[in-house]
Amino acid sequence: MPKSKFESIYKELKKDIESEKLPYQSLMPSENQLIVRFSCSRNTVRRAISMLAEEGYVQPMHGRGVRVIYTKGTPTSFLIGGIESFHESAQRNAMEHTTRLIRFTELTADEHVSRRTGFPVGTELYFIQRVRSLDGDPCVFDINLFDKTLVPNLTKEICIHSIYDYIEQELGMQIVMSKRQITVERITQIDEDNLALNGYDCLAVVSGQTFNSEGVMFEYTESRHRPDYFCFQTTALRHREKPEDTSEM
Amino acid sequence: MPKSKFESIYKELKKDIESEKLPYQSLMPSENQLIVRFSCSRNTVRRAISMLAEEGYVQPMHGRGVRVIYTKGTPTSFLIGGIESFHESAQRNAMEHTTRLIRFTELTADEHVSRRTGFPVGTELYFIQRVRSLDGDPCVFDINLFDKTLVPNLTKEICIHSIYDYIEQELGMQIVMSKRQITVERITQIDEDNLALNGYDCLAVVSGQTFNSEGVMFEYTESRHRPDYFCFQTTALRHREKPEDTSEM
DNA sequence: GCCGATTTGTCCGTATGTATC
DNA sequence: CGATACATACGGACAAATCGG
Repeated sequence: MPKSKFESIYKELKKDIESEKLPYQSLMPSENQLIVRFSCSRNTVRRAISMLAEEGYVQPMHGRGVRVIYTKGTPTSFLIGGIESFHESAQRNAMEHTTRLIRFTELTADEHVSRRTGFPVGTELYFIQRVRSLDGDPCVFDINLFDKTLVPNLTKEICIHSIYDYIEQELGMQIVMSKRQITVERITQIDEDNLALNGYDCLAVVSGQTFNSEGVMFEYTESRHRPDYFCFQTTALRHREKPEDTSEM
Repeated sequence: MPKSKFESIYKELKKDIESEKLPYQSLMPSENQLIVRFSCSRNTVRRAISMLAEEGYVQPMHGRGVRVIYTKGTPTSFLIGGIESFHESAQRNAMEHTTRLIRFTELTADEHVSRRTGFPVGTELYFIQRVRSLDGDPCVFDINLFDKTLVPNLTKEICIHSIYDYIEQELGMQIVMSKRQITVERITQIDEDNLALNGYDCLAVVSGQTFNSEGVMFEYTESRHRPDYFCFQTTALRHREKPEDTSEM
């Protein structure tokens, strides 16, 4: 169960929207109505609504109401997003998944590794390469670098199962925030050796850093996806920035 | 100037972080200190902080403080993100940009177009194809579909300049929310004819819908980027969902 | 281990402003 | 103009986590 009130309100409204009890383009009940329905304060319903707005479920209109803009997606390809383990993504997409460990070594960050990953020079790391298969098809090449002092005692068995499970359940560390960037890169020899590329000469690459609840970076990761299994979804609000003074007319 | 208090606080703190007056891994001043500094209520500073947290600038730690986790990026390639026009992206990356209009026609949404774009069947649309060049190098192929009744009187001149400027400044319509998805697709003949592909056989494709301040979709867009000019950045918070009851141990 | 001080997290009630109808 | 609805802001209360003595 959700611990907090705003979260349970958020989830209930979200369910109403996804089930189309509140259909696309309709207006949500007003804040005052929601206050009565959930018997809570205005701040609390507003918090729930703003979470829905950030996710692209609704759009508040000043003085008019809150419009539902959620539409059911069409997940034809493998949907990744957020901070998810491969396990979680695979389960969400209801696909069978296996993992093959290619490399499991240790490494000390030098200047080059540091610039690329963000780990300070000298950090002791685990260096892991894995191939992920979906329904028997090897289509993701995963590279992980973990800070050895923050994620100690990794084993090959853990790497084959789920490292995130180990971190969260065994070590009790909380994974909170990730910064990711998405690029498209030409395949390398090691991609070609390990993945079924189906003639693609590029891969979708999601790379970035992961932080724990203390705001300390403990992982650098790079996932190289075969294009046909890759789809990343996102929503964005436009913050109209006044362009200061660029002397351009 | 920012109209709202929380926004000016947000901007000032953001500036402190970007200028490294508040360096990576340091602790922000406590909420009570910020209340004094900005002479405002606690809710207001908390709102500013939570905005910074969403953007991956800081990470609040219960009972301990708020840690700065911002690091200067290394934008080697063309950075896109959010709801931006090509103009805005190009200016942010300080690159020269030109636009060539390939196609400018009208269209009525049939079943196929509707399923693909989300416009209702029968909607009258403008159909625009443009090639964008950066520093003289044609590297983005843009497809736009606009609802003719919401974005009326488009001309070729506007398409070559900036449609978003026209919408916001001339029509006075506010662009608020966009839903985007990022995929990687094989090149088509029309890509090959119009872009300098440099041997790539795939493109990074950003497609999605754009909504105005009334929560009405007025645009479907598809931007096909040559891989070496494409980089998308994002941050994500992990919401630990209790996995209900998957009978998995 | 306990206790108090500090700090962030949740929630409430209220007042005022602004946009819409 | 008044009623409704969202936006901003304030102040207060209590809870939960952390830290130092």
